[in-house]
Amino acid sequence: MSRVLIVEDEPQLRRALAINLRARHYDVDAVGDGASALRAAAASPPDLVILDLGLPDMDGVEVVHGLRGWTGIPIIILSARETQDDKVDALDAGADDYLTKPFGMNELLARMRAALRRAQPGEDAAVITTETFTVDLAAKRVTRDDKDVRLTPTEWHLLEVLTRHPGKLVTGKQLLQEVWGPAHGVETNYLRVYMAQLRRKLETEPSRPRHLITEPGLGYRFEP
Amino acid sequence: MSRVLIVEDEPQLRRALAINLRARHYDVDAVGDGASALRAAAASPPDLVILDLGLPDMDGVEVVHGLRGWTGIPIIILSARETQDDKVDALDAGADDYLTKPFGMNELLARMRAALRRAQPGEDAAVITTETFTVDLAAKRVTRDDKDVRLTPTEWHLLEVLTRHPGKLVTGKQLLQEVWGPAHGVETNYLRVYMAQLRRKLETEPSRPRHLITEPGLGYRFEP
DNA sequence: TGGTGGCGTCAGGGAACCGTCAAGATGGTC
DNA sequence: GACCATCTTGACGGTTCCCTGACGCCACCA
Repeated sequence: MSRVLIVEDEPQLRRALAINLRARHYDVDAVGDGASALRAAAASPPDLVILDLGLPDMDGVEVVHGLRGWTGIPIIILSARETQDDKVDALDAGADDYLTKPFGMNELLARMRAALRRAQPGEDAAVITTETFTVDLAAKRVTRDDKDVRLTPTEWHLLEVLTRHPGKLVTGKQLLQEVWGPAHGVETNYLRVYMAQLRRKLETEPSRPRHLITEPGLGYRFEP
Repeated sequence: MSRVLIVEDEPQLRRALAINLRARHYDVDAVGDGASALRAAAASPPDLVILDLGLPDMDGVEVVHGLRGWTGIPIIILSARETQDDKVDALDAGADDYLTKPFGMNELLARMRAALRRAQPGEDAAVITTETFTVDLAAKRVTRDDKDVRLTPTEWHLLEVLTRHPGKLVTGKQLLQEVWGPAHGVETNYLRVYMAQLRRKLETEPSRPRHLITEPGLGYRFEP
């Protein structure tokens, strides 16, 4: 998921934000002043910055300038100041959005999604590669030896669920409910049939699979 | 300077906005309902859309969907509704920013600058070429063997959505909703009919398409 | 040695999906 | 009002896909 850098001097709010975002599966870094923020961003650039304007060591607008000198990463401002001039200054400095405190968590999350969505195009992290085939989750396409592999809807759906948890074990029940609906959970027949078809289409040696691995008694696992 | 489309049903506010923006040297179009907005945007795409959510003919979120079907133009929402859910819905539909009325003119201008600044580098080539035909998304023109191909509005819209996602799979539901409106989603008849017409006009071998490919059970894909 | 349970494989019937055609319905133009 | 292009709707075969049951294999255990 996306990496977020939180810059907020008040420890309580910083903590609350970090917990909330981690619960949404964001990868979170949090710092308490402007200098640390610039250092952290330079050391390993995040995908998005959430920045409080009221920092102890320097003005938030300066932080924006510091970041904009070398990167276009989305910046969302949090601030208690709600005059138009404050907003105009921060936005014209290069910030992408501006929320005044107190703000709603859902609104912040939605604005984060909007900012990340804009920054996205071109950056396809949704391609998973193995030695014999590649899966493009965004384009819903599977290639093997540079040739498209034709998958039926059910085959694709099954492969999608497995590749979304690379390396992890997925139980049979989980797979059945995800692909065939919440009502299903015991018809392990389906799984056996479609697993076999997937292996026949994707594995070099279907009888000895290297990427679509069965864990006897537990479920299946996709090994990149 | 930049072209702005204002979508606002209240004549007084619409007029005030237009005057203010023209004074800032923006090139302004203004309409009063959702249908006109979609038509105007399609006829000559602006660089930015300012959209009131409370329109007489359709919900503002539907307008966002309609635009997002074929363009990434920045959209700034104006609305009297200030609950979090309204903001979340609009932003997740694809809007870029959300201001609640009453708003300050300077803030709107700053947010417009921020949106336009972001949109600048993403100006990608709007001409897509295959071995047998060429699609010019900006000029709304399709040529084959250096001769124009005549498409009906619906045919064009369908082709447009497909070519905006080259190589990607687009589900039938997605296509129906983006071409026929959010209310549709099951009438796969339409798709079959118009796909056949497009293939007849564009493919060298309509019965064996090479660029407008159907993925059984999933949807369609445009292959450059 | 025989039994048991989990897994892989195969093939066929029925259902869903797709391409195609042609005939109404709609809306704009002269 | 007539005409034309376009959009909708229905129906039909052909193809693809999904489900299902049966069988064989293997590991494990009594």
